[in-house]
Amino acid sequence: MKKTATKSRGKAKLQPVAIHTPDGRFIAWYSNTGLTRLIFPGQGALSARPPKDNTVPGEWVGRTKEAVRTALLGETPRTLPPLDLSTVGTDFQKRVWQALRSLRCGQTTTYGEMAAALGSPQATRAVGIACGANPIPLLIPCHRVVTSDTGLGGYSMGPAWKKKLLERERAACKPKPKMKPRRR
DNA sequence: AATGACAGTCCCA
DNA sequence: TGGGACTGTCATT
Repeated sequence: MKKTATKSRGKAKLQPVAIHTPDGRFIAWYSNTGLTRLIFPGQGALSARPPKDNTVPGEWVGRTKEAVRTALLGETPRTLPPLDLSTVGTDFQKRVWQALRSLRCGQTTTYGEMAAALGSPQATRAVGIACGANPIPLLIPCHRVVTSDTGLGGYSMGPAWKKKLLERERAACKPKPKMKPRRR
């Protein structure tokens, strides 16, 4: 298979649910198999106020709320809702997203390292594009991938968000219980 | 079918 | 410091 595993015009109708946080109202979109997309506060039409009635399993919503709120504190969510990445993304992009999920709180990597880890050391740019195509930022932690020079890089929700999330994780998580801190 | 643009990075002058 | 090649993907031409 090549790309978007078919649009399967079988209108897999997605349902929006509001996730209220101290940072604003996020919108979680669900298919019948899981969370497909997470919209940040104020991100256009998709962030319109969702209806109160929906058929999304309460456990999914509960887990999503817990995960989003925890991640916004810079901490690690205990559990995630089921994720449905079947309707978007190429094979390469899915591999990138899967690799992202192994990054732990407070841990960063670079686009180049990601590319190398996926066996295409030259495809650093493509990794950046794949990160930008991540439909579930925050929970799939694309903000932990930074550039090799400035240490930040772009972010689909704006670099300010990326910076904020990294700072919170730096404060809330111990990045390296490795050795005693060296001079700096 | 070719081109341009995109959340990068390395190399060479 | 600056330009080019490289990679994956997609909208446009």
